[in-house]
Amino acid sequence: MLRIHDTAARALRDFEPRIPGQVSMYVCGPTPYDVPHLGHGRTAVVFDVVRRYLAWRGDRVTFVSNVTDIEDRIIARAAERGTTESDLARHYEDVYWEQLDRLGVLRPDEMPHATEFVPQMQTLIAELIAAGRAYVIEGSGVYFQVETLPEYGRLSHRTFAQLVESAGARIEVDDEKRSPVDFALWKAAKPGEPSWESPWGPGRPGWHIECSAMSLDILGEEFDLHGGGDDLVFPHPENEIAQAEGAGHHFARYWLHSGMVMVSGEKMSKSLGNFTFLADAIDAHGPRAFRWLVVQHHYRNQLEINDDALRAAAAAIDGFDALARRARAAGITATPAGALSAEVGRFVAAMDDDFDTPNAVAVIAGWRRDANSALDAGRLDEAAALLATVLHALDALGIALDDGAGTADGRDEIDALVQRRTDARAAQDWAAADRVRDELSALGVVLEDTPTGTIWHRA
RNA sequence: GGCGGCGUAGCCGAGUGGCUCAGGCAAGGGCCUGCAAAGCCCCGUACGCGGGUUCGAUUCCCGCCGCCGCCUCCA
Repeated sequence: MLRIHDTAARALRDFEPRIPGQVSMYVCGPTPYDVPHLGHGRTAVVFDVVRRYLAWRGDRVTFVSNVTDIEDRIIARAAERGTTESDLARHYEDVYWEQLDRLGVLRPDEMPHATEFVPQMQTLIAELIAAGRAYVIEGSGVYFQVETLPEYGRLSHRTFAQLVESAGARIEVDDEKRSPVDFALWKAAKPGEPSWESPWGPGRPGWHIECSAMSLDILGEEFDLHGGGDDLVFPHPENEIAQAEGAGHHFARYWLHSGMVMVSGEKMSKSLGNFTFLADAIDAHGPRAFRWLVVQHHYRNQLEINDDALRAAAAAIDGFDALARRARAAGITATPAGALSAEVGRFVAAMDDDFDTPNAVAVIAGWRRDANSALDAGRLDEAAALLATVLHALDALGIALDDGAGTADGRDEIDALVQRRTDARAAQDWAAADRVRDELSALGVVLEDTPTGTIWHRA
């Protein structure tokens, strides 16, 4: 039984989807006004692993993740650049997916854009007004009246009273709002801003309404999982709940939130200026190192990411690749289908415990060692089964191994050089053999002598 | 001020009232190897501090110290 830490319950809960065997999942996606940083990458990988694992264990998963393509920052950035909001958003959405593709993050089944769901948002806003939970301020917009919803704050565990008390310190007090805690559902258009017609005048949606409207429209009432970064818990998903439940809808059943990426002990954020571009980290250490680093840590904890950490993760991945290469050299062809079910059970037990990837990874590391031992001892069937188990489990984590078979570039030339060295070694001409190895090294090729011959891979 | 999380060996990081054990990376020793690479084996007696409960606490309780996040920009 899979157990999930639910933010609303602040506890582990048995996961029972709305429809057995089918999981509906919504994750708050990006506001594409700039290139993605490490934090975006981590969150995307975390929920990609959740999605993959659910599918891997046999559930049919419908994964929806939105793109907020109209929002204050997009408007501001577009104005700065002298371009349109839609061109800017589309550009950065492309950049975002370019990087996530490299990380092996699967595309959502549906990727709704806010600008495509304005009618659904307006319907929801109208429902909220009809329910007496929202009010119009002429020339300003439509606001959600938080006080009308006693359950408000059940996700982030704070009360209306607490919020009112701490308001003012950070919230710009707007005298027109009935309470500083009330938030915008619909913002009246300012000159030059993109806008849509509405019963409340031309304007655009508030930040939170899109996710309520789109998730309900696509996944339906009471969908299973809602995910996002934990800095969003308040206010965004809190307000999503308010908007949906305030209008009488049943909203998400389980709430998952992933921890922040840290830099030198501080949260990575644009305002601190301490962010690293995701693309740079992937360029420097490879996409699998990034993913490995993420799954080595529990998704709810903060995670420090720096070059040293990525280097260590890359070294671990290299070790797995080395196993795959050795196995191939020994004539083993392992596929996930050959996995040892009893061993897989240990992996499942870890993953079922709130996606405990650190323990899952430890289990896999044990198989790696055992597979290498089996290879050393010439127990090829055992090695094949263990490697198959490794591959099967890594599948769930979205990691593939490189056994070197696909390295086609310059292959013939390298093979010829390797053969020359093999001949020299056979003649015990070590100096000549080492010269060839130096040549290959200059080409970025690393040799490994195995009982069944010499294999090589790119450095 | 309110709410929450964390402090574990050189670094990262799971976990548990006692049992040999996480795991990764790095360092050291050994085996293998012409050398190298890869691999395997061995090695580390760690749990912020002070009390308490207990036969026994890193694990439970209380207090303290330190770090971090959220409290309407944020993944």
